[in-house]
Amino acid sequence: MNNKQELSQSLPWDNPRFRNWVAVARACHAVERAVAVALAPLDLKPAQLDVLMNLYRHPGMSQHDLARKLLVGRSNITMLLPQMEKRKLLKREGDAKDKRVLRLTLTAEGEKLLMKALKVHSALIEKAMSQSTPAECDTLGDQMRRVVEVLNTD
Amino acid sequence: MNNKQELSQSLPWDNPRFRNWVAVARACHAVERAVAVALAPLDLKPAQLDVLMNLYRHPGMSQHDLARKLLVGRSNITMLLPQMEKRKLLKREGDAKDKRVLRLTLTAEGEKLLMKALKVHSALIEKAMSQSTPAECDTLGDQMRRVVEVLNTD
DNA sequence: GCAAAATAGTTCAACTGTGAACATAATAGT
DNA sequence: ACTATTATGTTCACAGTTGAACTATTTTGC
Repeated sequence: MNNKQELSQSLPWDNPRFRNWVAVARACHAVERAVAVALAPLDLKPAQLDVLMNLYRHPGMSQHDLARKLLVGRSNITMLLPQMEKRKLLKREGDAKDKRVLRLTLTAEGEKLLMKALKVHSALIEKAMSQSTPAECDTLGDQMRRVVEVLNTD
Repeated sequence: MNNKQELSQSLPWDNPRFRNWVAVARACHAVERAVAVALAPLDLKPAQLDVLMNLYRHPGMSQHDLARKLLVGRSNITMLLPQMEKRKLLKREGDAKDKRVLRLTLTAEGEKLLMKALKVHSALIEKAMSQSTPAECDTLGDQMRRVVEVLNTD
């Protein structure tokens, strides 16, 4: 009996789940790259767009909330926001009731830039997903949401 | 007619493709984090595992080939390999015919560590994808490969 | 043959993101 | 009321990635 062959049968490359996940990771990487390139003319980083998007949908968020939403450390937010505040894209105002927290809101200018950025970003996603039927696309989303769920149940 | 509503109809959050792609990105992020944590006991970073995997499948690769496979810059490889070479996980040997290139091969020790790491990594992917049927999983992989294709056609 | 262009790898400075340690403020337990 | 705990945001040192400039080698075009 062939040891080498037995070994390679158990290797993950032959496992459909593994191979297909690799495809997911590659696609993600490719899209992230493309987004960064597409946003460059607006002088906006993907991380900054994430901030704008979240503040648009949840005005008055605290930095801590924002960090959790974006799945990054709090210190990351601390480093990120001052530049954007200087650029007048958002405001940071101390909460009256809890003097620890800073409430974040977009300025009109921030909102305007967000709209421009969303056009670019959406067009890219639209293009990337154009090959999938709506049904496939929904199944995809459901699968991915389940992945996050199952990883959080430890 | 309501301007605000017209606006929000065109906002990407209501677009299925957009929402579902966000789920993909989140899942990717979550899996990458989980992989990093799972590999930590082996004192191996995800990027290092990628190197080991590629060298196992393509022994004798050059650093340039490896960089393209991993979708990273060449300088990244230059920074990454010396540590792994010191750790005796791989060898770098000058090509006889082309004195510019360094041929990369795993050592027995590197292969051993790879097998241990693959067990951990595969188990995680298996868990993450356990909620999908084989058919869904294959459709997923096909979609993602098409995403990469369509992004490369510019 | 030989100059010019291309290629492999390295170095370096810049930029991100991270987690630990810290300061300040709020809340809980007694 | 008052200490102990928790929570928010900041600072800082560190590690990972990148792209441009550089060296050394090979290939191309004439």
